[in-house]
Amino acid sequence: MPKIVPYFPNKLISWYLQNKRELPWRNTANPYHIWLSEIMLQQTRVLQGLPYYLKFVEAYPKVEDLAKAPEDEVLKLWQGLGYYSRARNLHTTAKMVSEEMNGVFPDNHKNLLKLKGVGDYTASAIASICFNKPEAVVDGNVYRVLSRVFGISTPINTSTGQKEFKQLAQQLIDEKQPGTFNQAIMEFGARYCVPQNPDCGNCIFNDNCVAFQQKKVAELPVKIKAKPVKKRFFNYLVILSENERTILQQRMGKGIWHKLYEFPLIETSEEVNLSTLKKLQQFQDFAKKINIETISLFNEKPVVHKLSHQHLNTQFWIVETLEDSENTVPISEIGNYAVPVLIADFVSEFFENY
DNA sequence: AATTCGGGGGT
DNA sequence: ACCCCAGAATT
Repeated sequence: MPKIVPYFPNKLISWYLQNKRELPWRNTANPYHIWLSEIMLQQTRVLQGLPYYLKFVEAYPKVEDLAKAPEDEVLKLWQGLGYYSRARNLHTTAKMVSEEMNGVFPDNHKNLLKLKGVGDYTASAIASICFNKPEAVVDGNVYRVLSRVFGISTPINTSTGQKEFKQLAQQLIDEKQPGTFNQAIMEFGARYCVPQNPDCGNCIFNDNCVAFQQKKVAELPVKIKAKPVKKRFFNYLVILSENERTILQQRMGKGIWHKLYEFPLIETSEEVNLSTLKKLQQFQDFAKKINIETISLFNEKPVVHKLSHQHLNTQFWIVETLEDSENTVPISEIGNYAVPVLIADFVSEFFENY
């Protein structure tokens, strides 16, 4: 184990109190608010999550309000934040706390872990911030700070690495102010011990930082490379009926965007032209139900929507029809549905002057 | 233990 | 292009 610096927590907290950002979930110990913020900030930058937090607190002042909301409404408010299972689990947990726990969140790590969408990190965050329990959090910031200060080169995305860093964080935590310590080390990682080009020359820890002493700051933390991203090819059929209606479908299977809405989709193994598209069985099945008047490609070059693990090469096919088929919605009401950013961007571009 | 879940921002 | 972000659930 690395040599523990006894004053590390005090120095860290001192830095935090002078440099912390004022955020709406700071200076509160309301478990509902802390839980909400922690779910939203999973794998998400503070500045990206902040407007969503404000929207949710206004729309759902109490956990009971969130519990009573329809799932589609919650997903719509979450639209654009990504990782939509968080929104579905958020809603599930709100209902559980509201209906089965008398609206009271669990006050310890073990029981917090039982909540959907709450893992080791979030359970520790809530337990420490709301209930003053000495549970150390380990997030991306903590990995970076500890790997550098203590010179630990164990890969952070392995189970042994996760155990090692968790144990170290647990040794370091200030048991008298665990919530403040946890927020301090994360804030320090987010604002000072940043991934690239940190200002080590002026760092409060540079006398003791192993990475700085050994000039290995840029090498830490160590992370095993991810696999290359997959390319997928999406063809959306954008129906336009004479009375200004279109077809939206809810994604129901596994995979990305579960329970969000989109236009009828035909996925292919490569980019297709109109003549190839028309030969596909999926297209012909679709054409049996819809009386297609005209069809044309909206975007000459595919829109490449980049997710962390796949690139979606997307073509939008404009399909004009005369009469309505089943399940159409007014074009003016598309904005009421939770859709992926890929769809939202197309809608705002295409229908802006429609 | 490895994979899969978004989207935005920085370099 | 590649990396990272106040991770969790599923395979």
